[in-house]
Amino acid sequence: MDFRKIEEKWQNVWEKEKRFEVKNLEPNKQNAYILIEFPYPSGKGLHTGHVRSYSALDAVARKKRMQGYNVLFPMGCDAFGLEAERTAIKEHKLPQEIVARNIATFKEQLKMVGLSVDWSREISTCDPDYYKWTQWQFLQFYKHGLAEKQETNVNWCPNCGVLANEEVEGGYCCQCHSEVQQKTKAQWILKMTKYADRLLEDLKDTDYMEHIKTSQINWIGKSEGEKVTFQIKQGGTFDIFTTCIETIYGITFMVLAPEHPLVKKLKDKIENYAEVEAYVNEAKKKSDFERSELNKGKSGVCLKGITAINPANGKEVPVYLGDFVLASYGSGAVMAVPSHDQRDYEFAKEHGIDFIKVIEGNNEPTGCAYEKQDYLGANAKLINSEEFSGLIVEDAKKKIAEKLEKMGVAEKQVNFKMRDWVFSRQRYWGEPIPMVYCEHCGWQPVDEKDLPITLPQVESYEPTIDGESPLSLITDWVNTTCPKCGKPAKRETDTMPGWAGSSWYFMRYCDPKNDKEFASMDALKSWLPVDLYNGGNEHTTRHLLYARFWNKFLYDIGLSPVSEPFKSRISQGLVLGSNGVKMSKSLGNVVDPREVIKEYGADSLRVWEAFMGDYFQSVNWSDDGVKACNKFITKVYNFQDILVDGDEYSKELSVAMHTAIKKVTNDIDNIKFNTAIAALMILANEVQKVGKINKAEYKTLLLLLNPFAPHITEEVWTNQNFEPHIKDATWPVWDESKLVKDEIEYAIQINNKIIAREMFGTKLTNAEIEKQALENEKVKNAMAGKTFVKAIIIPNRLINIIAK
RNA sequence: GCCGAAGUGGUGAAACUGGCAGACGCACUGGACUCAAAAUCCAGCGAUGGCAACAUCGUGCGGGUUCGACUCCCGCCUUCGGCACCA
Repeated sequence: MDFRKIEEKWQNVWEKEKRFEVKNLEPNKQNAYILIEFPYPSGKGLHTGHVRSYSALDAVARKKRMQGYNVLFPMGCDAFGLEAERTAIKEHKLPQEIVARNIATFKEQLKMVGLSVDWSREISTCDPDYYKWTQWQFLQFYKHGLAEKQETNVNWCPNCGVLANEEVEGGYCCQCHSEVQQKTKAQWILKMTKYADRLLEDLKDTDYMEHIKTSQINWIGKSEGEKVTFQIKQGGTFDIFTTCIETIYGITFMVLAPEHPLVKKLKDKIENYAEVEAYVNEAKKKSDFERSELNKGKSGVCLKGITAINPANGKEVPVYLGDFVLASYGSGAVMAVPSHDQRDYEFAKEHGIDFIKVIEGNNEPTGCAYEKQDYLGANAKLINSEEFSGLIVEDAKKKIAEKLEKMGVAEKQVNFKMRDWVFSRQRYWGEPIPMVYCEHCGWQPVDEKDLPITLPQVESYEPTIDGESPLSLITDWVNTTCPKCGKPAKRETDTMPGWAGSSWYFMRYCDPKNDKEFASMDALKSWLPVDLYNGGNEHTTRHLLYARFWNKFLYDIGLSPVSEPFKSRISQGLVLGSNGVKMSKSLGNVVDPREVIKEYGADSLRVWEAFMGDYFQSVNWSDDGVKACNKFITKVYNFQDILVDGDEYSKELSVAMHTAIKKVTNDIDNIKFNTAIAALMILANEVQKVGKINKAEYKTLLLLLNPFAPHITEEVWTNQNFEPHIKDATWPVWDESKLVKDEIEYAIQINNKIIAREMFGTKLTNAEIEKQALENEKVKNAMAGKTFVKAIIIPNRLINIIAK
């Protein structure tokens, strides 16, 4: 049988009759939105790993359609980004060309797989009709005070200029492997931290896989504690943030970030200012990598002549600068309690500072700090803490906070690890940020009617040496007029990060051709929230945060109908190369689905990828299984030779049919494709044993297999002129009553050892089962000389007789 | 270091809510069909001992709970992902 020919035939039919195009509303149908993270069209094309998730979600979409849902299953390309730009530079072509070429390859590959995608809704983030709305949405962020130009640190490579975080690998540039440094630069940021609480809170309304939820929670990193104000004896104050206020009597020093503004303010009072200044400069030069990775040794310098006063007991303690303290978190200063914090412990050791122990418990470790994760909940008590000594830690925490709050030197504070979203990239291949700088009016948003601000097509777009965007060199493009006063002004030359376009693409699918708005409220209402969202694990955390944030903002300004865009989120396991490592061109272990499809057909590939293992677990690619699945499909195809008449399930196959329907239906719903295929194989084996299959049975088998092997099932269906047309056929349903058996085999155990197996009526009571079991010959023999104690009966499974 | 996912035959893996471990495949072995091969079909297939019926062991390691543990609890080991001084 020529699989390819059959598959091409049906793919063409589907395309011609626009089989999978959907309207936003369909009378008497419920909508379902099945979404797969759109691919980044890299030059490598798709590998068999992509096919795993695409065909899996396609199976879900196809089944839902047969169950009577109006299903949106769209596809597009996340086309802006560094890789296309880099490839373009290497090949001396325009990114536009590279992307067009890559998208063409992707589509060819995708179409060969036979996905039931509504291609009329295809989008690409680098299409001006699309990014016009990305820019428009940026303007809304700006107009609502959520976009702002701020001085922030950027990653800086001496060769390549400004780098995105994604380009920094372990402190080195991913391209030229130079050491990455930090540089302060004005950047656009989106104030995502304003949404931190809601991004955390609203997770409760979602049904993400547990580990995905956890990583959202960890990334947001909420911590609750106290902000405490410390007086400096020599004048001035500063705040610190702590989650361990109970250790305040254990403070023996304070540490400020090197960037802390107090350093300059106290200049005259610091006796060793030269040394301090040198340290600050040194810290500035260091990359984040050095500051974190290489410098666990806790470098620091004492501010001589400066002391801080512990508000709890009035004690004076020295103040240090230390670059382990991050200026960007909390208030850039910490209280140091070396007895109860490991970092403080190491710093104190390094610099010869005192320790004061303030907590005593019975699980104290030796040779390191006794930290909160150990003493909390361990019934530990305070010592050396004046009136709080003797209190249980948990009580002391409350009481000390109360005291300091009453004194007016402390207040409750919540901090987040999550930062605002640095939204500028000094790159060519991204959405231009639609802002104009005017000497008279400052930053001005581009007039909405002038959108999109398109990327100029230019010869040279390589990153500049000074770290400015390549767009800055294109003076024609840069020079414009101020939208406010009309005088000459300059365009913002930074572009948006790759994450921008992907933060709202699922909305555009709902209304992809709309040129009045990014999507109409009606269209959005009919599809959102996404019912099932699948994507790779690698960037789930950040993508979800960005997309959720973006949507929440649109929701707040009345442009999105839902506060959470995705009802559920799952992630497929990777398909690794046959050697157990990630597929990559350089390792030569990439398997192109086209090769497999040419040899065995798309249906075999799809069935195999469903069957190869648990969808959420990674697997090594092997094509042994493709052959097996091809065999299975051929077997089903050949059932045409043993087809007989019959509009009802035959007696011989009735139980097998209903069992399979139930199993396949539930397994697809529960994303257990491997066992769904196994159930179909079992059914096929049953048919083979019986030696014939009737129409009703064959139709059901074909429909159950259709989500996984859509081509061959439609081929057989059409060959046999089955009614109605397969596109109007409905998903089979099982009859639970047909699964009820009169008798079931039980295993009979005595003291957990299986002694016998016997059929038992399913209507028997436990007492009757026990009686019958004890009458079994083998049981009787085994019970000789033993005394019956009791019997444990697990319905339909086993009887365990306990005997002495 | 922290967080997350995982560890079951020669191999990919199943196992509902704690209830007969290894479903369904692959590979392998034997057989049927064939001049032969391929394809297909039938049978076997965790380990050890035994001619056998059968017995003992067996889900990374060590403990525990339970009549009963791949599954729950405690303590480890290994692999893979993510994050990295977050006060």
